[in-house]
Amino acid sequence: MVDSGGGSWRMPGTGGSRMRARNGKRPAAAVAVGTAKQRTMRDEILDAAAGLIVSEGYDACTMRAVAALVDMKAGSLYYHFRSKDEIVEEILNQGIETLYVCVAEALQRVPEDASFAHRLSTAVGTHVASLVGKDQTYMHVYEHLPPVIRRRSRRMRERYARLWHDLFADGIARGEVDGIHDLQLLVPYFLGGLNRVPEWIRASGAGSERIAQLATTALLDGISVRQ
Amino acid sequence: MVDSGGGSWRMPGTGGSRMRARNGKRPAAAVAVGTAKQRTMRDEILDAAAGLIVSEGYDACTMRAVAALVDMKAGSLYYHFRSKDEIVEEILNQGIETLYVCVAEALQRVPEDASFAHRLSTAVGTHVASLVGKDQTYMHVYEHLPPVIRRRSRRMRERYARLWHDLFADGIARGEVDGIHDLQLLVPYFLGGLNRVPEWIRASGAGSERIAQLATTALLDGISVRQ
DNA sequence: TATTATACCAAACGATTGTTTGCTTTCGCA
DNA sequence: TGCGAAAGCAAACAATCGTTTGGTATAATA
Repeated sequence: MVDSGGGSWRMPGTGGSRMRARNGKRPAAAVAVGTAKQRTMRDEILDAAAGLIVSEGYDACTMRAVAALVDMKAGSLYYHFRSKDEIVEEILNQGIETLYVCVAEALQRVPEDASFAHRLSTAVGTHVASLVGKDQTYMHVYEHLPPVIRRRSRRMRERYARLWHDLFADGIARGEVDGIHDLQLLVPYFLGGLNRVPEWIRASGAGSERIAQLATTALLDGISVRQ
Repeated sequence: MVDSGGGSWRMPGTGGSRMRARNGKRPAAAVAVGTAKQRTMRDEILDAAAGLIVSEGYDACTMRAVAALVDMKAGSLYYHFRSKDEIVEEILNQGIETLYVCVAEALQRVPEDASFAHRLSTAVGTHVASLVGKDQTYMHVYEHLPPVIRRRSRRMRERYARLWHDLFADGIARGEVDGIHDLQLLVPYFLGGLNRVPEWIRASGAGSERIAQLATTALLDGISVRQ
């Protein structure tokens, strides 16, 4: 597999060269394809591991605990994955990719002549919705990982941040966003805050749409009373 | 200090009943006082552990690693602390208390008739400065801890959040903040974003004051162009 | 039906974890 | 000078970690 820096994570529906267990050797679980059942089991394991990381933390996400959630023994996980690291890496890559695609496609569906406020609202709504619906998402998982592992998804995180950077830059170009703001600072400011959505929900009990609306209007108009 | 349910963590400068090692038994490290040298060593250990958690994560913060940083052996740490949990708990409580006191006192120094913008700016500046200066602060440490341990500082976190809640509520009462915003949602929104400051710094390289200023004006006025 | 790949288990591996124990060194104080 | 407390070390403890190994049913294939 040719892999120039992008990581070798699984891409749903991607058909590549078939993997075979030759000479009685163990299958190379890192390769992206396999039996239909094998693929299903892989996803179940990934879900179990992700859920465990989010609810109990990375420490508690042991191979034995993951295996128990999918009714297996720890050693059997190695039929589907090469290592624990591979599981976490796949969770990370799959999650950030999904998030990126969702927001990017949502933005592309917005008409060319739409206002910045409209575009921002769309992006925020998509981002927040993806964080609220499922229990185990990229952002949920990410914050529980030790720094060494976090760094591995740096590239894809930056790619996602660039999506937002371009959105704001476009807003400035259109004259709808105040150009005095340093985007290098504004983007992580806003995005960083947005990723704490799960916490806001626990604290306020608010729904997805209401949260998205607050974040959008607060950023656009501020909270000061206009005179 | 009256603290119902807050635990029995160490308070710098607090003189209590003297601890003695009676009958040749090990000293009860959890009690708040001791020799001057003992207190110094405790702080050194706490610093080492906190630094390790921030830079390498909770997993990497082993007793042996902490001990090595203060030129000791793992077992010797148990002369100063009852357990690893006690170390982490003390880091957490000491950190959040310091943060609370700093912001609270800064707000008290603001004149009674000052505007909300002034008060907000003060609070944000203090909060951000405390996050930027030191490497190991409460917020830095907190985000690397497993959920089980995080929950232990919930009470004090809520106490700190209430400080900000009151600040915004006061702004609304003065008619300077738009009352349509649900504070149950606005406070975690803003505070959650503010705590990612370390990330903003890594991403933008900006300084403490500039970050505080962006956060303040962005929240107050928004980023839209006024017509 | 014979064979082969699939998908798992039981059991162990060495390494590392937090913690305990008994012993030693250091040092202030009488 | 001698004594007791303070402070720390060496070595082990059971538990748990990720991982490996050899083996075994099940299902597909020829």
